[in-house]
Amino acid sequence: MNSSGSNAQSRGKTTLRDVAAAAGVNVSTVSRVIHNKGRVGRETRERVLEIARNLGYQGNPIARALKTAQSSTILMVVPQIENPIFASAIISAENAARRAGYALLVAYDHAGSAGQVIDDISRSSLVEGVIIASFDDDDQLRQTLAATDKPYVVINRVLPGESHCIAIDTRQASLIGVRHLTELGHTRIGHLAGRLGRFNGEMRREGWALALKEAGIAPETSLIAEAGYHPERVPKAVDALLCAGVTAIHAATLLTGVAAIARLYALGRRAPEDVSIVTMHDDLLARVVHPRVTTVRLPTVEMGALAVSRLVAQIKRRSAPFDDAKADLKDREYGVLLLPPGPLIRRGSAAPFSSGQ
Amino acid sequence: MNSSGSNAQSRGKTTLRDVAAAAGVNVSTVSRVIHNKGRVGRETRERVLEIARNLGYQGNPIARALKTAQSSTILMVVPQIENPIFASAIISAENAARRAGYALLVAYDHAGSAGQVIDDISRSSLVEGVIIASFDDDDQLRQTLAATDKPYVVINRVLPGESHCIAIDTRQASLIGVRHLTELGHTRIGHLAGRLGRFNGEMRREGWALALKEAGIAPETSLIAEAGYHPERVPKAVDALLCAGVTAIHAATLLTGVAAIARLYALGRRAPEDVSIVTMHDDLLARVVHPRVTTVRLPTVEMGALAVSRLVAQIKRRSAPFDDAKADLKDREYGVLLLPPGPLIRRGSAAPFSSGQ
DNA sequence: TAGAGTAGAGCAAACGTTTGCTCTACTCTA
DNA sequence: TAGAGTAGAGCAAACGTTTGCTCTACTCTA
Repeated sequence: MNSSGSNAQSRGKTTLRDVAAAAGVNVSTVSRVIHNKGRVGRETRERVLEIARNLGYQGNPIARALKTAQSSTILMVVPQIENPIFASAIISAENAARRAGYALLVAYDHAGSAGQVIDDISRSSLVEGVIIASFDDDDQLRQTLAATDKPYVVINRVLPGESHCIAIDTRQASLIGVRHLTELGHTRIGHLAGRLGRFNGEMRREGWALALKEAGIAPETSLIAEAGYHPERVPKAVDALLCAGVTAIHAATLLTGVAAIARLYALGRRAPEDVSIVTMHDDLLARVVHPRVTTVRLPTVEMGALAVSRLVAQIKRRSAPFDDAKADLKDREYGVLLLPPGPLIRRGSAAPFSSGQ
Repeated sequence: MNSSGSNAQSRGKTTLRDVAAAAGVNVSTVSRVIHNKGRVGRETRERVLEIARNLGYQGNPIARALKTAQSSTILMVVPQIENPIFASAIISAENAARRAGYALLVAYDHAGSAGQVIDDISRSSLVEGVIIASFDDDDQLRQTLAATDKPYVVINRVLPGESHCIAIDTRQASLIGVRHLTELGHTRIGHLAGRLGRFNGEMRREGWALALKEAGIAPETSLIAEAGYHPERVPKAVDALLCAGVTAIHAATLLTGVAAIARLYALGRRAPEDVSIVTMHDDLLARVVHPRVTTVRLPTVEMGALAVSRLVAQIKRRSAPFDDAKADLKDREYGVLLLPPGPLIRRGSAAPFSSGQ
């Protein structure tokens, strides 16, 4: 009478029915025991629990998902780009998701093709919500968003008019970095820009200009050279800045900052002796090169975790349509969130201005 | 009569029943049309197809999974380590999985806790198979593997006695890299080792020793310094090698190779003028530093893709128990696969030995 | 032309849960 | 002690599919 698992063996898994049979109760009772729902006697509860344990019952998330329409799975769409920011965001999102009882599906949005993303999102109705970390331009992204009826959170950028966004205040990060340079006495500070005209590129440029103005320096356009996010474009951009007579360079990303240092060395110049470099985002990369990179910490881990918690809040609220007691939830899930960066991490790539430069 | 979607609206999704009703056929017919199964008339097929399209029918993977016991989802477990090898393996695995009709779930195995991994694997019976990219030691990994009844593939290492492994022949990669150094005239070539005693560390060390012997040089142990995979340990290891009088260093990983270059510069020496550096794996990182790193390409993308295809083959074969016609499948899915590395990518970090060194 | 064969479709059960409802047997209160 | 209330459990439908089986109405062949 003990091992009534014959039925379960057909698929190799212990089922609710198996433990119900073994415990001599109805499956509904077992279900209630497992999920602590409804009233069930103490004695029954304990017996069921023990039998479930003995039989190794694990539940079938698929069946549960079908019944409850909750798959406990979220999707994260990431550009197929070797950007360390995304790596850490994925890791932290996965951690946060798992803690919240969700599994994380990843999809790489190669070539920024929003169409593919839409497909991914809608094809899998097994996904309850989506985190989008995309470099797409506004129109593509808006279109993608409009095509999904699922909760979503956009990270790493702010889309005007869209409230489910979590980004890092990179304007502030630029400000902190460039301010460090002005405080070191530099007055000719170049900006190795990201993609100008796009959110992240503009934020960084603005921060640079702000810090300069703060120090009474005019942010001349000759001090800006765009390299986007491709290290290949860095050498030319750095050369242009050197032509403009900079003694310090503020790089929009860690990767281009490192590439800028490399360009300096390739030219026979050195950082920070000849040119100081400051950038943003901290990562193994910043500590593995010479000189180690002075940078502003970016809360990428926090961004990933917050994206999950906001998404989960949306999902939960959707399934519990209206509940006054939870009205304050609204505050936590709505509104653009701009995470403050910092602090500045002083390492070897930035030094005081010296008249010899 | 057109929009009979009222039933579907309850959950917001068009269902098989909806299109069946709209087409005036049985749901089973619609199902067969969608999946090209069974015999259905041309006219009926076309009508159903059009209605399905108009109604935006997308199918419910959850219901399908429940019925067929196939979730079309695979899990990839990756160590929570900022190693560029894993990033590219994940990306290519995701691509391959999507092409094969599978979604990829990722889980980060922080601190190499195999127990956590086991949990992840078994808790979600919604996963059909697992790709494990782990740094765990043999015993932990074996235990993890024994605890799952799902198909799996281990990547990035070979576990003795375990046939579902895909790894890169890093011994060969070491051989290629070190041979390059001997051909450049170097005779005192240090090995900046990974974790000795573990699969990947030993493979690399063996390759280094092999290349040395090939050139008639004795692989003295004083020429080996272990840094593991932590750049923090590199400076001390590099110093030891310099003490041993090396003119070239073969680094076990790209990251430690880059860190070695940085250490050289920190000491006022230069690569390749004072010391040549060769490593393995190509990545943005290798092109973003100065000097650009001479390295041996590692087929990480291929490894990710092959892991998926082998895993899918296993899954397919499991659901179709025995089929003579597919006996050859066996060849493709069994046996340790050791992927050949290469080619050598000559960049700036290795130069001919000069008597001045 | 009768009988066999087959193409095309429907019926209904099943996958493993969850949950509203009902039923039974108590335990109270008046 | 009778009636109301409630704790504890079971019943059964449903989530959206898939698929073996059956049924019908043809189209052949002999």
